[in-house]
Amino acid sequence: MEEILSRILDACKIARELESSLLLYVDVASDAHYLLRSCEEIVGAFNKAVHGLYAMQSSQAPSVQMLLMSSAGEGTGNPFCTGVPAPENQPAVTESEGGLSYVHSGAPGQRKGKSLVPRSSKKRNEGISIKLVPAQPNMENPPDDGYTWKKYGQKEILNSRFPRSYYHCTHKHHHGCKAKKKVQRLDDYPSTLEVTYCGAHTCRTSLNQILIPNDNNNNDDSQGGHLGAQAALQTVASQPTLIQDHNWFNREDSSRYIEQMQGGGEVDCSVAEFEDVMFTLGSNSTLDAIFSPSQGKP
DNA sequence: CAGATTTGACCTAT
DNA sequence: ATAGGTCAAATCTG
Repeated sequence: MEEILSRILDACKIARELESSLLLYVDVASDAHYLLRSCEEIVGAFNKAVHGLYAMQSSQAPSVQMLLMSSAGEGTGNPFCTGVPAPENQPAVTESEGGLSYVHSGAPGQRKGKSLVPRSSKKRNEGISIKLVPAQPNMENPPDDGYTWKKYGQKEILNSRFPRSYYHCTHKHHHGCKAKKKVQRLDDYPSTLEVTYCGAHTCRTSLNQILIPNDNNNNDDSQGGHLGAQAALQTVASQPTLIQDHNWFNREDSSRYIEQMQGGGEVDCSVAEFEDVMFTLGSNSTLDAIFSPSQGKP
């Protein structure tokens, strides 16, 4: 137990040091590499402690279990629980389609004074996908992703220098397409946009959508049958699928991207180069399957 | 003039 | 109570 407490105290210490650095030195806030390492150290230390506590809970007093049940990521999920087997009724943190998402599998009824059945929440991270994309010079919009979007709002966000823009698919009204995206410029890297996609396209009207065999069945937005001309498009666009990755960084690649920025000072935001990076990452077996070496880029 | 964008007001979840 | 998300009227643009 002492060792576990030591781990927790270590993590707290690192977190305090990071906090102090952020408050004292302006440069630190823009040093992504340092921030990343610090966060990883903190998360690592907490993870070790959590592992130890999980190991204990099966053999230890109920008090330890109660502690875990009440503290391990109540409600919104505990970011420190990544990779740690969560006990039953606890939310598990998973990686989802390039972005972090929190799978809420816990017991309903956490909301005070309300029905025990949780209402469907617009703010739950269902099917979200977060991408980091280079901002094109002199343009507020992210690079074309093959879909047409209509901007329906812009809002100043707390603690963000730049406003967030809201878009939905232009076919929202005609085809009931539920795809939406939020676009926000990063505070630390104004040349980078964070694009958050919510919901899959069901309109299938993209002209250059990549053919992605749909092997994931997590698509809630599928609208049953598809009619008339859409049936023909279906053979081209396959099933309702997630956003194509053309030109875009997944969150996992963001640290690589940030390292590039750190190393080179200024990152060349040429879309072609980012595209090149995307197609040479080699981590996307789907893309590999689609674009054999002899075919090259579309 | 139609469609896109802006922006203040309103709604909803926390 | 507050912040984030959405609506819709006003405005802009081709």
